Amino acid sequence: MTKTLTSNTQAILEIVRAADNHPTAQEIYDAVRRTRPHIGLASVYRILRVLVEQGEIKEIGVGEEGRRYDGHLARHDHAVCTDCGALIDLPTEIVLSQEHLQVAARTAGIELESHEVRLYGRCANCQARRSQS
Amino acid sequence: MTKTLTSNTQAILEIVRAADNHPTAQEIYDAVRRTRPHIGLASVYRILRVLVEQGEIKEIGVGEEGRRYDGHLARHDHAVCTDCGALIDLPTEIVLSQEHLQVAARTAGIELESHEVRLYGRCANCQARRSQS
DNA sequence: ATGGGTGCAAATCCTTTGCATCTGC
DNA sequence: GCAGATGCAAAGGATTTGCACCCAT
Repeated sequence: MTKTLTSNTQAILEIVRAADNHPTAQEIYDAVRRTRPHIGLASVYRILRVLVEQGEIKEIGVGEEGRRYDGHLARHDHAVCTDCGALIDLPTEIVLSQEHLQVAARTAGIELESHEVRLYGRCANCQARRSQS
Repeated sequence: MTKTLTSNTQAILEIVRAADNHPTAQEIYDAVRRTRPHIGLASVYRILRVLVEQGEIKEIGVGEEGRRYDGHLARHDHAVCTDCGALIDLPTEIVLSQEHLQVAARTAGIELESHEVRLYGRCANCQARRSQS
């Protein structure tokens, strides 16, 4: 059931957990290649998929760009830059009433497992970049 | 500035607005082809992109699958099926305190433009499907 | 020796782009 | 007649899959 913790898997898990920037598969590949130069990109994808299935890490889709991975398992919210697509963790939790959530889940017909709040707007970098030009 | 409302564009806009299931580009292509048989898939992608830039429709990325399009411009939240990826509109708004949102946006360093609540869980269909097997 | 894990290359899928043609004004 | 829109085919990028090989048990 649980995937054997091979050294490839372990290296990737550590990278994702240590990362604070929601890396893409390609970024994780580049990072892991520094310690394990002959790993293949396909293995990275395979391992990431297994880790997500096992719940060791989470996968986040933001549309524009490819999938990103998150080693923070604790519930938290995100801000998404509408300009560059950056994904930023929100440190302060936005608390929602469990009641409202349950009512909404019921009307949608889903069995509520989790929820997330997403803020959209231009990030600090993009604000600076836009005001220059 | 505003794109000329060609008949292709108009047909696509109508389809997206009328759809209640957040269609993908491919689904929109299939639908528009019924009335305009020789439209190309590339044109559908081009037109969708322009409509999104103009704010006529919204693009939603859920990770697993490709991008989806939404003709409902009014702010609303979504439920995402963790099994099949279905995207369901929530009819009842989940109200968040503007104060909390602004504080969170400030700590993330973004200029808040909009926000969305996402509920995750197994949808009704998938619940049924899983309990059978 | 056996089964799972791995690298590599090829295959897919989704989306974009180049380009010649067509359309509406 | 022109500028922008369109169709087609080819290109691109991300992810998956097939397969032979290798490693730990």
